[in-house]
Amino acid sequence: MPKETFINLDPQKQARFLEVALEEFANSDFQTASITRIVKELGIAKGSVYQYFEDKLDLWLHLKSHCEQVKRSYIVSVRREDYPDFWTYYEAVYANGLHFDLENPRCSQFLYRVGFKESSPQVLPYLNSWKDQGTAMLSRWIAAEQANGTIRTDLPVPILAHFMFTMGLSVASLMHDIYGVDFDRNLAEGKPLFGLENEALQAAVRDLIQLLKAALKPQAL
Amino acid sequence: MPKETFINLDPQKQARFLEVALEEFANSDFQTASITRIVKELGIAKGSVYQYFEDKLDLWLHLKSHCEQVKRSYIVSVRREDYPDFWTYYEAVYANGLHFDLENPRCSQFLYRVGFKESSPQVLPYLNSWKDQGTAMLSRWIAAEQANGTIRTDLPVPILAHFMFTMGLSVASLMHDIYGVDFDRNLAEGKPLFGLENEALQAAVRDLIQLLKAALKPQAL
DNA sequence: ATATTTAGTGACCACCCAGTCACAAATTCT
DNA sequence: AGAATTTGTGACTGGGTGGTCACTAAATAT
Repeated sequence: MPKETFINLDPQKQARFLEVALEEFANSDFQTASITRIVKELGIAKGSVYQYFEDKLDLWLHLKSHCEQVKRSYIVSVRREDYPDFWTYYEAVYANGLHFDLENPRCSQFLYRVGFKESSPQVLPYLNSWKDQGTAMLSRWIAAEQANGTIRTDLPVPILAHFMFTMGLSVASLMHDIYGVDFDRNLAEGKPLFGLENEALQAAVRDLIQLLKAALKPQAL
Repeated sequence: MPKETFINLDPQKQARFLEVALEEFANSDFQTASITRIVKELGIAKGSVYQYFEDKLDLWLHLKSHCEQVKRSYIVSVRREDYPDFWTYYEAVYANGLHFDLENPRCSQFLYRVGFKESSPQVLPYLNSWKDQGTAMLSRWIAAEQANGTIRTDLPVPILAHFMFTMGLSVASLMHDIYGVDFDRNLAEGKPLFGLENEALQAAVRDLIQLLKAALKPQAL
């Protein structure tokens, strides 16, 4: 948790601090990210960081919960009851997830790193909450849809949830591998994370959902 | 490439060196992995490393191509013409891939890291070959099977290949997330990467292939 | 205007790293 | 046997890191 000093800080300074820190932790894992680089970029003294946060881990944890909260706000704004069936709902959730990525690229990149690339021992205890939450949510959805007869019941729910989660997250690497989207370059040039290839992105998402639907629908004997 | 000195080295020493180096690079990304730790573990002088290899990157590249070669030998030993249809062939390839994991846990862990966790700038140019090779191979398979009418043709081949690749690799995280398999502990205790839960593993693979089949088979209108 | 609290500083510490090189030991050649 | 070559050594360099603390500057309260 941030110290009093950081909370009392001028909101503009606070925002600037988070912005720079997030960029550093989005581009490098916990070990490699450097407090020294952050203070150089901000033009402040190193000691200031330690008046705002206990230590490097404390800062990391704050960035993490900050980004998670932002992302959650995008997801929960889509309400199941506003959609006629599961897949249109899922598409809407997905679209909102993409809005999150487009509007908060460093946040998105940081969470991606935390969820999939991080392996620094200092943060190991804090890595799983994100995946766990996601698959837990998906499991609830799936169980509900199984009751409606729209999703197959011949395979374990956790496997189905894991499957959906993996596919959902794979869009990022899909964009990179197939369409050559260069996240780093887009970020460096201030463009949204996925660049300007929105049609390609939309098409990829449609194809992906086609595959998900086919895989998950109740199977004929 | 290793220097002459390493190639001329006593094979036992050579093997021991690779073993220890591989463990270090399997447990930490390129930046974090430490030559100092390797030489301490081996009980040799630091200078020796630089008589065997040009620098840290040279060592990393050697480990990478070494592990890739070992893995490839497992994969290509399965021949398509020995199997009646694609999915039994795929199951066999998959099973052989698992044998590779079981028999070469550090190799497997290292390649997993290279393919998915690595983000050190020094090695960035060398990261994609692995994924690219995998999806290229899958693309060839898929195109061949589409000609046989066993795989849907209404979606782009690269998307299907990427889908299969992602799912194939996700088994590792699936084992971890759902069955609580602890790779690190298994390695520390000298057990195979997936522990002793072979039945669970087999079941997960079967379920996964079920999902793949359902997703990829030609769809009724 | 003075005292007290809060915010900001940056040289410094202890520790880590990759890579070097003059030297020593071992091995091979003559 | 000695000379020549190959292999092995480890203190050292230059650079990086997270974190500290005696100190200054600013803001607030009296």
